[in-house]
Amino acid sequence: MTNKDISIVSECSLFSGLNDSEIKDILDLNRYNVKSYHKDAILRFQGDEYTDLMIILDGEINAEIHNPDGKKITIETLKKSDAVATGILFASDNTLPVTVVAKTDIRVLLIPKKSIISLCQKNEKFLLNYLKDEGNKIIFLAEKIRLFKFNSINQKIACHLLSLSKKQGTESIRLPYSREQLADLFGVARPSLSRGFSELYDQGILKSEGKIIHILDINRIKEIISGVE
Amino acid sequence: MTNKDISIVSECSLFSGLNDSEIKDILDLNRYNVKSYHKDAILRFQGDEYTDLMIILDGEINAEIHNPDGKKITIETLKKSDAVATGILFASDNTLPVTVVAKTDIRVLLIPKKSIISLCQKNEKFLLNYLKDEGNKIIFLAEKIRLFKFNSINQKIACHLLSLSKKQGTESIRLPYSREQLADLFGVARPSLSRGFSELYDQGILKSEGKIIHILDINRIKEIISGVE
DNA sequence: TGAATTCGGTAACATATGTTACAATATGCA
DNA sequence: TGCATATTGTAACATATGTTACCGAATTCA
Repeated sequence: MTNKDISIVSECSLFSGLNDSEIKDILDLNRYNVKSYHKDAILRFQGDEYTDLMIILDGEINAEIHNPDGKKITIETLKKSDAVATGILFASDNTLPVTVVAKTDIRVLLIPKKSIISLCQKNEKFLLNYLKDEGNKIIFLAEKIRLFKFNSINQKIACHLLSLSKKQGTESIRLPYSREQLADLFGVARPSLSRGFSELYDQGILKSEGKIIHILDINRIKEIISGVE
Repeated sequence: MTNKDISIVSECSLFSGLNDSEIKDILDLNRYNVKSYHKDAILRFQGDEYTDLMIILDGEINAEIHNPDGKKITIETLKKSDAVATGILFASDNTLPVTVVAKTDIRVLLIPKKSIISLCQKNEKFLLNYLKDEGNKIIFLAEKIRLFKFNSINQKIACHLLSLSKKQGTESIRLPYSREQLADLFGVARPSLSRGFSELYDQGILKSEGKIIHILDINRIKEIISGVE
């Protein structure tokens, strides 16, 4: 493993608070593997056993739930330095509830479950990081359920744009996903999402300009989120 | 804490593999609290900080997600010996994503986060149990999302009855929830759930007899679940 | 036992979202 | 540059579920 890879791993939330030489020592003491996959490769199927913790060294992956008739929703997108499915490693049934797909060419680090267990015990920081990561995932999923059940498509759009607007520090937002990806992320049909955007354009709340979405009326956006008709 | 309470705690999955005297020692070494609440009391609100692990000594609670206009979905029902919201204790934002409601009169044990951390480090079994519990919760929530997005009401009914049928070892099932509770659990409106049941009665797949639901055609139930029209 | 309350079924209607198909752009590749 | 492909918007229609309101049955409680 190169020094560059070490520094990527050190960015992983599981290793936060540990310095590069500690990480190097940890990895040297434990078996690990680096694997590469091409774009669109399926790294793991829903239902596969998950025995080695996967950390992304390069590229992006999606965790998706597929149903038999070809529909899918994207649960989350993970990128460089993110750990994949931390929780599943220790569940009673260590079978993945999602399909893991490479969105780009990708390189991943694989660390056996055994090593992770001993790491948790030897290193308090790592243990707390691990527990924190799982807790965050639970909150993320609970929030996802809330969004799915209680928010209309237009509310989802409004939420998403507001949070991007905060992140990008402007009301002229560059959308990081295509409409199709966004529809998958929202768990809705693409034409329905399109209709939602159109309604917001028509009401003068948003304006589309190439790849950029301008928020023209941020108060209406906030009202939509809070459920004002 | 009485011996009876100790034996309730020992049934908690977090303490599995530990014997009563170990548990007694653990609890003696750590600060803890026992609190009682009446039926329908709200133990914690969504958004409250979660600082002490809650273990149910007696009664049942619901974890619910509420939205501003009074709708709710029940995420899960927890009972004697279950631990509540294990994941949230260690998340970056230790704020509950659900509201915790007493379904019956209830007694709970509260153990401060600090004690749980030290327990994880001192006791390998407990650590693994804790990680397992969080992992299971993640899988449970992912499954919930799948159910919410991909299954029609009738499929939800079919799934639920099939799993109860397996659990009760008979095709004449006693439903543990009222229709209203079931609707909340499925995240659908009660009349919609009623309509679903009626359709299945009309098709000769189910028969209702007082508190008992008879599965008349288990193959059709399985077909419905797998999406056959 | 009777009155009050809750629970569950039903029907008519409203509505949000999905489905399908097609046209218009935009994008990437030869 | 031009062609092929992918992406997006749009419209007409289908459908599942929500909403509201009402009624009768069951349950609880005095």
